Amino acid sequence: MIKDYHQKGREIHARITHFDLRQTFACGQSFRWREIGAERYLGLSLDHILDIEHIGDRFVFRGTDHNTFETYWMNYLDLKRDYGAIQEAVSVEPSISKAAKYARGLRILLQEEWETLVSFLFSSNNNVKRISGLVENLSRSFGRPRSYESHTFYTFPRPEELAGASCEDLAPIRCGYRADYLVDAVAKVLDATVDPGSIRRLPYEEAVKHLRQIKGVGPKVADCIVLYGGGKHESYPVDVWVKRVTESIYLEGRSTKEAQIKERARELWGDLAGFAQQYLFYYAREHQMKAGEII
DNA sequence: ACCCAGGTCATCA
DNA sequence: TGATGACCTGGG
Repeated sequence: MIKDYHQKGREIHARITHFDLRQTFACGQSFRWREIGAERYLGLSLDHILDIEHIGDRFVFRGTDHNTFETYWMNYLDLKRDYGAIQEAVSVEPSISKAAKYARGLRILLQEEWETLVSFLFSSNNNVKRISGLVENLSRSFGRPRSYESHTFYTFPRPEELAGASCEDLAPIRCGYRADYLVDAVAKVLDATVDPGSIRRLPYEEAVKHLRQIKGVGPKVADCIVLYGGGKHESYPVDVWVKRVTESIYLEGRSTKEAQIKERARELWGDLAGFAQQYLFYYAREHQMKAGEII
């Protein structure tokens, strides 16, 4: 939670508990943050730039103004939430308790919906490093340049900026068969079949159903989009890591179906399942856990 | 050469 | 409904 928050010249200073920059930005929920120094990250969302540096017991924010910080970044970084309380609430059992402690500084971001949608379209059968590369390629090719100090960033292209782009036009992005998914997404957003902004106001199930009209948005991708772009914290995205770890710890090692895994997560954590998922995913991936292993 | 990565789709019973 | 392969691409 954010405390002792104040402006200091062009900078904003604050003390924030449960906030680790690397854990939050390199855990695979966002693919846009660049490490520009020790404990220092630079990011861009919509047209807003933010430079965050962790110095001692303080966080220093630069590249933004007070108003944008309060109205946009506070929500994006989920700074008003008490993650201490979250961690306590999800710790219903020793394994998740250990994972939550390990990922103590991981916060779930509230990212822009369209960028989240496309990023996770790119995520299918892919790895985090390459997903980041694809998002970067797309932004360089179709976004607008923004500079900050010596760094140049490219905005994530709006649907309008991708209008008319064919799979061949997208070939330089190197996203393979996912280009077809992106073309479909652009078309459906532009003709208003899909409204990415609707996922914040719709209830979880309806938001998922809405997004799944787009080719390439299956159950896992939809769950990620509504969790990271829609603030639906009851979502429990089931990827290879979460499937493995949930089965070995909470389903007696049995191999089960995705629906069963989600149901178990709902029983254990209810509306906080998304936080638990993130702690488990982060722990399992960092430790390269194998099937049957217990935290 | 083979396997894997924050899965999804088409096809077939 | 439920199971089975194929799938762009780049790194190990």
